[in-house]
Amino acid sequence: MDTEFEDAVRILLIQVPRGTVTSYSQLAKLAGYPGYARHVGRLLSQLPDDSKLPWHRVVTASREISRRGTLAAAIQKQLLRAEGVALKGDRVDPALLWVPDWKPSGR
DNA sequence: GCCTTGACGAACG
DNA sequence: GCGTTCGCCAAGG
Repeated sequence: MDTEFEDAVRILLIQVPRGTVTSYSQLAKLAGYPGYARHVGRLLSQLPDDSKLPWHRVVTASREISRRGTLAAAIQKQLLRAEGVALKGDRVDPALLWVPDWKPSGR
């Protein structure tokens, strides 16, 4: 609530269903701040432990686990796998990406 | 006020 | 597919 940005990202993150993942840039864009991918990462890094936000469902644009700051990388993989997310090494299955407003009849 | 770092991304070669 | 470079904005030193 300090800023609209972190509030928007927070809400979006909560809307991410279990078993799916999203990317920093995607969250930033959906939050209304395209190009703020780094801000998302910074925000998550400052998230308190009592935050019920599924930060572990956030991966890079390459669907890889965070490389910078190896602090939570191992935990993230563990949590994702616990949710049924298929991990290909340090990469997440592209089919498990969270798509807001997914149109199965489209494309 | 300037420089470096940071849970990043996209473009190039 | 991989390594490098530039761009992005913000916080910390």
